[in-house]
Amino acid sequence: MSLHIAIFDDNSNIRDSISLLLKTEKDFEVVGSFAHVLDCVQEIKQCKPDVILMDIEMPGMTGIEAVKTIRKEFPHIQVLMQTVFEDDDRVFESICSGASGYILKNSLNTRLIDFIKELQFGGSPMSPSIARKVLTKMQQIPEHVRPEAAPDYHLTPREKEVLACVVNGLSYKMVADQLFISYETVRSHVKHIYEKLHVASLTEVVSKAMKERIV
Amino acid sequence: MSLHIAIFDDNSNIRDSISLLLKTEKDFEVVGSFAHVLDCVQEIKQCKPDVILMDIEMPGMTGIEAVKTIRKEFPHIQVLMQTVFEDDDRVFESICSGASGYILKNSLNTRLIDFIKELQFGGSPMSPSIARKVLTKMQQIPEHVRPEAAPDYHLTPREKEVLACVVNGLSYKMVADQLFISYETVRSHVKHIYEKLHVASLTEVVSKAMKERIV
DNA sequence: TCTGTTATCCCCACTTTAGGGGATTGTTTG
DNA sequence: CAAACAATCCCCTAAAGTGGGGATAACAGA
Repeated sequence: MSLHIAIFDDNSNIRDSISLLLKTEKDFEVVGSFAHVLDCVQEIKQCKPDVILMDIEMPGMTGIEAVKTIRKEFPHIQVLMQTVFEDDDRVFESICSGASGYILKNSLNTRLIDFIKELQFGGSPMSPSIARKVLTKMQQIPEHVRPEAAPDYHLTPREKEVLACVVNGLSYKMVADQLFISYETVRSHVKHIYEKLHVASLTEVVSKAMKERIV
Repeated sequence: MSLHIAIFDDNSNIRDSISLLLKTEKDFEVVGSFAHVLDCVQEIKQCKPDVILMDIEMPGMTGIEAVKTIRKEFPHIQVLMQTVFEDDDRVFESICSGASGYILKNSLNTRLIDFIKELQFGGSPMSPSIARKVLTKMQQIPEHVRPEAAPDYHLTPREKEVLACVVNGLSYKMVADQLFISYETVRSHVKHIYEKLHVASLTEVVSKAMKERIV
Protein backbone atom coordinates (compact mmCIF):
# COMPACT_ATOMS: atom_id res chain seq x y z
CA MET A 1 0.00 0.00 0.00
CA SER A 2 1.58 3.21 -1.12
CA LEU A 3 1.52 6.59 0.56
CA HIS A 4 -0.89 9.03 -1.02
CA ILE A 5 0.39 12.55 -1.41
CA ALA A 6 -1.34 15.74 -2.48
CA ILE A 7 0.42 18.92 -3.51
CA PHE A 8 -0.84 22.48 -3.09
CA ASP A 9 1.33 25.09 -4.74
CA ASP A 10 0.47 27.97 -7.02
CA ASN A 11 3.62 27.46 -9.06
CA SER A 12 2.96 24.74 -11.62
CA ASN A 13 6.66 24.20 -12.27
CA ILE A 14 7.24 23.39 -8.65
CA ARG A 15 4.22 21.10 -8.55
CA ASP A 16 5.48 19.23 -11.56
CA SER A 17 9.03 18.93 -10.34
CA ILE A 18 7.84 17.65 -6.98
CA SER A 19 5.61 15.14 -8.71
CA LEU A 20 8.49 13.94 -10.82
CA LEU A 21 10.75 13.68 -7.82
CA LEU A 22 8.21 11.73 -5.80
CA LYS A 23 7.63 9.33 -8.64
CA THR A 24 11.16 8.08 -8.19
CA GLU A 25 10.01 6.61 -4.90
CA LYS A 26 7.86 3.61 -5.63
CA ASP A 27 6.01 3.72 -2.29
CA PHE A 28 4.75 7.21 -3.00
CA GLU A 29 1.79 8.12 -5.14
CA VAL A 30 0.85 11.69 -5.99
CA VAL A 31 -2.94 11.64 -5.92
CA GLY A 32 -3.55 15.33 -6.43
CA SER A 33 -1.84 18.53 -7.46
CA PHE A 34 -3.58 21.86 -7.07
CA ALA A 35 -2.75 25.51 -7.67
CA HIS A 36 -4.86 26.88 -4.84
CA VAL A 37 -6.66 25.79 -1.70
CA LEU A 38 -10.05 27.32 -2.26
CA ASP A 39 -11.68 23.96 -2.92
CA CYS A 40 -9.25 21.94 -0.89
CA VAL A 41 -11.83 20.23 1.30
CA GLN A 42 -13.65 18.84 -1.72
CA GLU A 43 -10.44 17.90 -3.46
CA ILE A 44 -9.07 16.17 -0.41
CA LYS A 45 -12.25 14.21 0.01
CA GLN A 46 -11.84 12.95 -3.50
CA CYS A 47 -8.15 12.16 -3.68
CA LYS A 48 -7.81 11.00 -0.04
CA PRO A 49 -4.18 11.86 0.62
CA ASP A 50 -2.21 10.68 3.65
CA VAL A 51 0.21 13.56 3.38
CA ILE A 52 -0.24 17.06 2.01
CA LEU A 53 2.56 19.29 0.82
CA MET A 54 1.35 22.83 1.33
CA ASP A 55 2.94 25.95 0.00
CA ILE A 56 2.52 28.72 2.52
CA GLU A 57 1.86 31.58 0.14
CA MET A 58 -0.94 31.13 -2.31
CA PRO A 59 -3.62 33.28 -3.89
CA GLY A 60 -7.05 33.31 -2.28
CA MET A 61 -6.82 31.42 0.97
CA THR A 62 -3.32 31.17 2.35
CA GLY A 63 -1.71 27.89 3.21
CA ILE A 64 -2.03 28.72 6.87
CA GLU A 65 -5.77 29.09 6.69
CA ALA A 66 -5.93 25.90 4.70
CA VAL A 67 -4.02 23.96 7.33
CA LYS A 68 -6.50 25.00 9.97
CA THR A 69 -9.37 23.81 7.86
CA ILE A 70 -7.67 20.59 6.90
CA ARG A 71 -6.72 19.73 10.45
CA LYS A 72 -10.28 20.26 11.51
CA GLU A 73 -11.84 18.26 8.70
CA PHE A 74 -9.19 15.57 8.32
CA PRO A 75 -7.24 15.28 11.56
CA HIS A 76 -5.35 12.19 10.42
CA ILE A 77 -3.71 13.92 7.44
CA GLN A 78 -0.15 15.10 7.94
CA VAL A 79 0.53 18.53 6.49
CA LEU A 80 4.05 19.49 5.54
CA MET A 81 4.43 23.22 5.06
CA GLN A 82 6.88 24.54 2.52
CA THR A 83 8.05 28.06 1.95
CA VAL A 84 10.80 30.11 0.47
CA PHE A 85 10.62 32.65 3.26
CA GLU A 86 11.70 32.22 6.85
CA ASP A 87 9.15 34.68 8.11
CA ASP A 88 8.95 34.25 11.87
CA ASP A 89 5.29 34.98 12.24
CA ARG A 90 4.21 32.68 9.49
CA VAL A 91 6.37 29.85 10.71
CA PHE A 92 4.82 30.19 14.07
CA GLU A 93 1.31 30.57 12.79
CA SER A 94 1.61 27.51 10.61
CA ILE A 95 2.80 25.41 13.46
CA CYS A 96 0.06 26.59 15.73
CA SER A 97 -2.44 25.88 12.97
CA GLY A 98 -1.50 22.25 13.13
CA ALA A 99 1.18 21.68 10.51
CA SER A 100 3.19 18.52 11.09
CA GLY A 101 6.40 19.80 9.61
CA TYR A 102 7.93 22.90 8.13
CA ILE A 103 10.63 22.93 5.51
CA LEU A 104 12.29 25.46 3.28
CA LYS A 105 11.95 24.97 -0.43
CA ASN A 106 15.69 24.99 -0.95
CA SER A 107 15.79 21.63 0.77
CA LEU A 108 13.04 20.33 -1.48
CA ASN A 109 14.90 18.48 -4.15
CA THR A 110 17.54 16.94 -1.97
CA ARG A 111 15.65 15.71 1.01
CA LEU A 112 11.96 15.86 0.38
CA ILE A 113 11.61 12.11 0.15
CA ASP A 114 13.35 11.65 3.49
CA PHE A 115 11.15 14.29 5.03
CA ILE A 116 7.98 12.60 3.90
CA LYS A 117 9.20 9.29 5.23
CA GLU A 118 9.85 10.91 8.58
CA LEU A 119 6.27 12.11 8.61
CA GLN A 120 5.15 8.54 8.09
CA PHE A 121 7.08 7.44 11.16
CA GLY A 122 5.41 10.08 13.30
CA GLY A 123 8.24 12.56 13.13
CA SER A 124 8.11 16.22 12.23
CA PRO A 125 10.68 17.16 9.65
CA MET A 126 11.91 20.70 10.06
CA SER A 127 14.59 22.59 8.32
CA PRO A 128 17.22 23.40 10.95
CA SER A 129 16.85 27.12 10.47
CA ILE A 130 13.13 26.78 11.07
CA ALA A 131 13.77 24.64 14.08
CA ARG A 132 15.99 27.34 15.46
CA LYS A 133 13.18 29.82 15.23
CA VAL A 134 10.82 27.46 16.95
CA LEU A 135 13.23 26.79 19.78
CA THR A 136 13.94 30.46 20.25
CA LYS A 137 10.24 31.14 20.41
CA MET A 138 9.65 28.43 22.97
CA GLN A 139 12.40 29.82 25.12
CA GLN A 140 10.70 33.19 25.02
CA ILE A 141 7.46 31.91 26.38
CA PRO A 142 7.85 32.19 30.12
CA GLU A 143 4.46 30.79 31.07
CA HIS A 144 5.24 27.70 29.22
CA VAL A 145 8.47 26.97 31.02
CA ARG A 146 6.50 25.98 34.06
CA PRO A 147 3.30 24.41 32.86
CA GLU A 148 2.54 22.85 36.23
CA ALA A 149 2.32 26.22 37.93
CA ALA A 150 -1.47 26.28 37.62
CA PRO A 151 -2.85 26.83 41.11
CA ASP A 152 -5.54 24.45 42.22
CA TYR A 153 -8.69 26.04 43.50
CA HIS A 154 -10.25 22.67 44.36
CA LEU A 155 -13.11 23.08 41.97
CA THR A 156 -15.25 19.98 41.68
CA PRO A 157 -15.65 18.37 38.25
CA ARG A 158 -19.12 19.80 37.92
CA GLU A 159 -17.96 23.24 38.89
CA LYS A 160 -15.30 23.04 36.24
CA GLU A 161 -17.92 22.16 33.66
CA VAL A 162 -20.01 25.13 34.66
CA LEU A 163 -16.91 27.30 34.64
CA ALA A 164 -16.06 26.16 31.14
CA CYS A 165 -19.51 27.15 29.93
CA VAL A 166 -19.37 30.52 31.61
CA VAL A 167 -15.94 31.22 30.17
CA ASN A 168 -17.37 30.51 26.74
CA GLY A 169 -19.80 33.33 27.31
CA LEU A 170 -22.93 31.36 28.16
CA SER A 171 -25.53 32.85 30.47
CA TYR A 172 -26.80 30.90 33.47
CA LYS A 173 -29.85 29.87 31.51
CA MET A 174 -27.78 28.61 28.62
CA VAL A 175 -25.47 26.73 30.94
CA ALA A 176 -28.48 25.11 32.55
CA ASP A 177 -29.72 23.91 29.17
CA GLN A 178 -26.30 22.76 28.15
CA LEU A 179 -25.75 20.69 31.27
CA PHE A 180 -29.37 19.57 31.67
CA ILE A 181 -29.74 21.09 35.11
CA SER A 182 -31.85 23.91 36.44
CA TYR A 183 -30.98 27.56 36.50
CA GLU A 184 -30.79 27.45 40.27
CA THR A 185 -28.28 24.66 40.21
CA VAL A 186 -26.07 26.64 37.92
CA ARG A 187 -26.35 29.55 40.28
CA SER A 188 -25.40 27.36 43.17
CA HIS A 189 -22.31 26.11 41.37
CA VAL A 190 -21.33 29.61 40.38
CA LYS A 191 -21.64 30.76 43.97
CA HIS A 192 -19.22 28.08 45.01
CA ILE A 193 -16.88 29.03 42.20
CA TYR A 194 -17.01 32.63 43.45
CA GLU A 195 -15.97 31.53 46.92
CA LYS A 196 -13.22 29.28 45.70
CA LEU A 197 -11.75 31.80 43.30
CA HIS A 198 -12.30 34.71 45.70
CA VAL A 199 -14.12 36.80 43.18
CA ALA A 200 -17.47 38.57 43.08
CA SER A 201 -18.57 38.78 39.48
CA LEU A 202 -18.83 36.68 36.37
CA THR A 203 -16.37 38.80 34.47
CA GLU A 204 -13.79 38.26 37.18
CA VAL A 205 -14.42 34.56 36.97
CA VAL A 206 -13.83 34.55 33.23
CA SER A 207 -10.77 36.74 33.54
CA LYS A 208 -9.20 34.69 36.32
CA ALA A 209 -10.05 31.36 34.75
CA MET A 210 -8.50 32.32 31.45
CA LYS A 211 -5.47 33.99 32.96
CA GLU A 212 -4.66 31.01 35.13
CA ARG A 213 -5.70 28.50 32.52
CA ILE A 214 -8.07 26.70 34.88
CA VAL A 215 -10.26 25.75 31.97
CA MET B 1 40.07 27.69 11.63
CA SER B 2 38.44 24.52 12.83
CA LEU B 3 35.34 24.12 14.95
CA HIS B 4 36.08 23.30 18.56
CA ILE B 5 33.85 20.68 20.10
CA ALA B 6 33.52 19.46 23.68
CA ILE B 7 31.75 16.30 24.72
CA PHE B 8 29.93 15.66 28.00
CA ASP B 9 28.79 12.08 28.47
CA ASP B 10 29.14 9.69 31.35
CA ASN B 11 29.65 6.75 29.04
CA SER B 12 33.28 6.65 28.00
CA ASN B 13 32.57 4.34 25.07
CA ILE B 14 30.20 6.86 23.61
CA ARG B 15 32.63 9.70 24.17
CA ASP B 16 35.35 7.80 22.42
CA SER B 17 33.22 6.75 19.50
CA ILE B 18 31.99 10.29 19.01
CA SER B 19 35.56 11.54 19.13
CA LEU B 20 36.59 9.02 16.54
CA LEU B 21 33.69 9.90 14.33
CA LEU B 22 34.35 13.62 14.54
CA LYS B 23 38.01 13.12 13.69
CA THR B 24 36.92 11.99 10.25
CA GLU B 25 35.86 15.56 9.62
CA LYS B 26 38.94 17.65 9.20
CA ASP B 27 37.24 20.93 10.15
CA PHE B 28 36.27 19.57 13.55
CA GLU B 29 38.48 19.39 16.58
CA VAL B 30 37.48 17.70 19.81
CA VAL B 31 38.96 19.92 22.47
CA GLY B 32 37.50 18.23 25.52
CA SER B 33 35.75 15.08 26.62
CA PHE B 34 34.25 14.81 30.09
CA ALA B 35 32.29 12.25 32.08
CA HIS B 36 30.32 14.74 34.15
CA VAL B 37 29.40 18.40 34.24
CA LEU B 38 30.31 19.25 37.81
CA ASP B 39 33.33 21.27 36.77
CA CYS B 40 32.04 22.20 33.37
CA VAL B 41 32.46 25.93 33.75
CA GLN B 42 36.15 25.57 34.54
CA GLU B 43 36.65 23.00 31.82
CA ILE B 44 34.88 25.09 29.22
CA LYS B 45 36.97 28.10 30.12
CA GLN B 46 40.05 26.05 29.45
CA CYS B 47 39.15 24.19 26.28
CA LYS B 48 37.04 27.01 24.74
CA PRO B 49 34.63 24.96 22.63
CA ASP B 50 32.31 26.45 20.01
CA VAL B 51 29.90 23.56 20.28
CA ILE B 52 29.07 21.27 23.18
CA LEU B 53 27.55 17.83 22.85
CA MET B 54 25.66 17.25 26.06
CA ASP B 55 24.22 13.99 27.25
CA ILE B 56 21.02 14.66 29.09
CA GLU B 57 21.41 12.09 31.82
CA MET B 58 24.54 12.25 33.88
CA PRO B 59 25.55 11.70 37.50
CA GLY B 60 25.70 14.74 39.74
CA MET B 61 24.35 17.67 37.83
CA THR B 62 22.10 16.72 34.95
CA GLY B 63 22.70 17.91 31.45
CA ILE B 64 19.71 20.20 31.74
CA GLU B 65 21.12 22.03 34.71
CA ALA B 66 24.42 22.25 32.92
CA VAL B 67 22.86 23.85 29.85
CA LYS B 68 21.35 26.57 31.98
CA THR B 69 24.70 27.32 33.53
CA ILE B 70 26.53 27.20 30.24
CA ARG B 71 24.08 29.48 28.49
CA LYS B 72 24.44 31.99 31.27
CA GLU B 73 28.22 31.89 31.40
CA PHE B 74 28.95 31.36 27.71
CA PRO B 75 25.99 32.56 25.66
CA HIS B 76 27.81 32.14 22.35
CA ILE B 77 28.32 28.40 22.76
CA GLN B 78 25.87 26.15 20.94
CA VAL B 79 24.72 23.19 22.99
CA LEU B 80 23.44 20.10 21.26
CA MET B 81 21.51 17.83 23.60
CA GLN B 82 21.60 14.11 23.09
CA THR B 83 19.58 11.43 24.75
CA VAL B 84 18.39 7.90 24.37
CA PHE B 85 15.01 8.72 25.84
CA GLU B 86 12.24 10.73 24.27
CA ASP B 87 10.96 11.87 27.62
CA ASP B 88 8.59 14.77 26.97
CA ASP B 89 9.35 16.74 30.04
CA ARG B 90 13.07 16.59 29.63
CA VAL B 91 12.88 17.54 25.98
CA PHE B 92 11.05 20.73 26.90
CA GLU B 93 13.15 21.46 29.88
CA SER B 94 16.27 21.23 27.77
CA ILE B 95 14.88 23.45 25.11
CA CYS B 96 13.68 26.01 27.59
CA SER B 97 17.07 25.88 29.26
CA GLY B 98 18.61 27.13 26.08
CA ALA B 99 19.78 24.10 24.14
CA SER B 100 20.31 24.80 20.45
CA GLY B 101 19.35 21.37 19.24
CA TYR B 102 18.06 18.08 20.46
CA ILE B 103 18.84 14.74 18.90
CA LEU B 104 18.37 11.11 19.74
CA LYS B 105 21.48 9.02 20.15
CA ASN B 106 20.34 6.53 17.57
CA SER B 107 20.98 9.17 14.95
CA LEU B 108 24.42 9.85 16.35
CA ASN B 109 26.67 7.85 14.16
CA THR B 110 24.90 8.48 10.92
CA ARG B 111 24.20 12.17 11.00
CA LEU B 112 26.05 13.77 13.86
CA ILE B 113 28.47 15.54 11.57
CA ASP B 114 25.63 17.02 9.54
CA PHE B 115 23.90 18.11 12.71
CA ILE B 116 26.95 19.92 13.99
CA LYS B 117 27.38 21.67 10.67
CA GLU B 118 23.80 22.82 10.83
CA LEU B 119 24.52 24.31 14.23
CA GLN B 120 27.36 26.27 12.66
CA PHE B 121 24.98 27.74 10.11
CA GLY B 122 22.63 28.93 12.80
CA GLY B 123 20.18 26.06 12.51
CA SER B 124 18.80 23.84 15.21
CA PRO B 125 19.10 20.18 14.36
CA MET B 126 16.32 18.13 15.82
CA SER B 127 15.42 14.52 15.43
CA PRO B 128 12.04 14.43 13.73
CA SER B 129 10.41 12.61 16.62
CA ILE B 130 11.66 15.31 18.96
CA ALA B 131 10.45 17.95 16.57
CA ARG B 132 7.02 16.37 16.64
CA LYS B 133 6.89 16.68 20.39
CA VAL B 134 7.96 20.29 20.21
CA LEU B 135 5.33 21.11 17.61
CA THR B 136 2.62 19.38 19.56
CA LYS B 137 3.61 21.31 22.64
CA MET B 138 3.57 24.59 20.79
CA GLN B 139 0.12 23.88 19.49
CA GLN B 140 -1.02 23.39 23.04
CA ILE B 141 0.24 26.75 24.16
CA PRO B 142 -2.72 28.81 25.25
CA GLU B 143 -3.63 31.34 22.67
CA HIS B 144 -3.10 34.35 24.81
CA VAL B 145 0.66 33.86 24.79
CA ARG B 146 0.79 33.19 21.09
CA PRO B 147 1.87 36.05 18.88
CA GLU B 148 -0.88 35.40 16.41
CA ALA B 149 -2.22 38.02 14.10
CA ALA B 150 -4.82 39.77 16.24
CA PRO B 151 -7.91 40.70 14.27
CA ASP B 152 -8.71 44.39 14.39
CA TYR B 153 -12.19 45.24 15.60
CA HIS B 154 -11.60 48.97 15.13
CA LEU B 155 -12.08 49.77 18.77
CA THR B 156 -11.33 53.38 19.60
CA PRO B 157 -8.63 54.13 22.19
CA ARG B 158 -11.24 54.94 24.78
CA GLU B 159 -13.14 51.78 24.07
CA LYS B 160 -9.97 49.82 24.52
CA GLU B 161 -9.43 51.46 27.88
CA VAL B 162 -12.91 50.52 28.96
CA LEU B 163 -12.40 47.04 27.63
CA ALA B 164 -9.20 46.67 29.60
CA CYS B 165 -11.02 47.60 32.80
CA VAL B 166 -13.87 45.24 32.11
CA VAL B 167 -11.48 42.40 31.37
CA ASN B 168 -9.88 43.04 34.72
CA GLY B 169 -13.19 42.34 36.33
CA LEU B 170 -14.37 45.86 37.08
CA SER B 171 -18.07 46.69 37.09
CA TYR B 172 -19.42 49.61 35.09
CA LYS B 173 -19.43 51.75 38.20
CA MET B 174 -15.82 50.90 38.98
CA VAL B 175 -14.77 51.58 35.41
CA ALA B 176 -16.50 54.94 35.61
CA ASP B 177 -14.54 55.86 38.72
CA GLN B 178 -11.33 54.58 37.27
CA LEU B 179 -11.63 56.58 34.06
CA PHE B 180 -13.29 59.63 35.65
CA ILE B 181 -16.37 59.40 33.49
CA SER B 182 -19.98 58.70 34.28
CA TYR B 183 -21.61 55.32 34.51
CA GLU B 184 -23.64 56.11 31.40
CA THR B 185 -20.56 56.87 29.38
CA VAL B 186 -19.11 53.53 30.32
CA ARG B 187 -22.33 51.91 29.24
CA SER B 188 -22.22 53.73 25.98
CA HIS B 189 -18.68 52.54 25.29
CA VAL B 190 -19.57 49.02 26.24
CA LYS B 191 -22.51 49.06 23.87
CA HIS B 192 -20.19 50.02 21.05
CA ILE B 193 -17.77 47.30 22.05
CA TYR B 194 -20.62 44.82 21.91
CA GLU B 195 -21.46 45.84 18.38
CA LYS B 196 -17.89 45.78 17.19
CA LEU B 197 -17.13 42.42 18.77
CA HIS B 198 -20.50 40.94 17.85
CA VAL B 199 -21.24 39.74 21.34
CA ALA B 200 -24.11 40.20 23.74
CA SER B 201 -22.75 39.89 27.24
CA LEU B 202 -19.88 41.06 29.37
CA THR B 203 -18.57 37.56 29.85
CA GLU B 204 -18.37 37.11 26.11
CA VAL B 205 -16.49 40.36 25.85
CA VAL B 206 -13.96 39.20 28.42
CA SER B 207 -13.66 35.80 26.83
CA LYS B 208 -13.22 37.12 23.32
CA ALA B 209 -10.89 39.89 24.34
CA MET B 210 -8.61 37.54 26.21
CA LYS B 211 -8.73 34.82 23.59
CA GLU B 212 -7.86 37.21 20.83
CA ARG B 213 -5.56 39.27 22.96
CA ILE B 214 -7.25 42.53 22.11
CA VAL B 215 -6.21 43.87 25.48
C1' DT C 1 -23.08 6.04 62.35
C1' DC C 2 -22.09 10.61 61.80
C1' DT C 3 -19.75 14.08 59.23
C1' DG C 4 -18.35 16.17 55.07
C1' DT C 5 -18.69 16.82 50.20
C1' DT C 6 -21.01 17.03 45.91
C1' DA C 7 -24.78 17.89 43.16
C1' DT C 8 -29.18 19.07 42.81
C1' DC C 9 -33.11 22.44 43.52
C1' DC C 10 -35.92 26.55 45.58
C1' DC C 11 -37.04 31.55 47.38
C1' DC C 12 -36.56 36.58 48.17
C1' DA C 13 -34.60 41.03 47.87
C1' DC C 14 -31.32 43.67 45.62
C1' DT C 15 -27.86 45.24 42.15
C1' DT C 16 -26.05 45.24 37.75
C1' DT C 17 -26.35 44.65 32.77
C1' DA C 18 -28.75 44.69 28.26
C1' DG C 19 -31.21 46.87 24.56
C1' DG C 20 -33.74 50.42 23.02
C1' DG C 21 -33.89 55.26 22.54
C1' DG C 22 -31.64 60.33 22.27
C1' DA C 23 -28.40 64.43 23.00
C1' DT C 24 -24.19 67.48 23.13
C1' DT C 25 -19.46 68.81 22.24
C1' DG C 26 -15.51 68.59 19.76
C1' DT C 27 -12.34 66.87 15.93
C1' DT C 28 -11.19 65.00 11.68
C1' DT C 29 -11.77 64.82 6.86
C1' DG C 30 -13.54 64.64 2.19
C1' DC D 1 -18.68 73.36 5.23
C1' DA D 2 -21.13 69.23 6.14
C1' DA D 3 -20.58 64.52 7.34
C1' DA D 4 -18.54 61.22 10.19
C1' DC D 5 -16.85 59.92 14.25
C1' DA D 6 -15.33 59.90 19.10
C1' DA D 7 -16.44 60.91 23.64
C1' DT D 8 -19.41 62.44 26.85
C1' DC D 9 -23.99 62.13 29.28
C1' DC D 10 -29.19 60.91 30.15
C1' DC D 11 -33.75 57.94 30.50
C1' DC D 12 -36.62 53.75 30.62
C1' DT D 13 -37.76 48.87 30.68
C1' DA D 14 -36.52 44.28 30.80
C1' DA D 15 -33.32 40.74 31.64
C1' DA D 16 -29.57 38.75 34.10
C1' DG D 17 -26.73 38.27 37.91
C1' DT D 18 -25.64 38.69 43.23
C1' DG D 19 -26.05 37.50 48.21
C1' DG D 20 -28.41 35.84 51.71
C1' DG D 21 -30.90 31.94 53.19
C1' DG D 22 -32.41 26.72 53.13
C1' DA D 23 -33.40 21.78 51.46
C1' DT D 24 -32.71 16.95 49.69
C1' DA D 25 -30.28 12.85 48.16
C1' DA D 26 -26.09 10.23 47.30
C1' DC D 27 -21.82 8.90 48.49
C1' DA D 28 -17.12 8.53 50.88
C1' DG D 29 -14.47 8.35 54.98
C1' DA D 30 -13.48 8.56 59.94
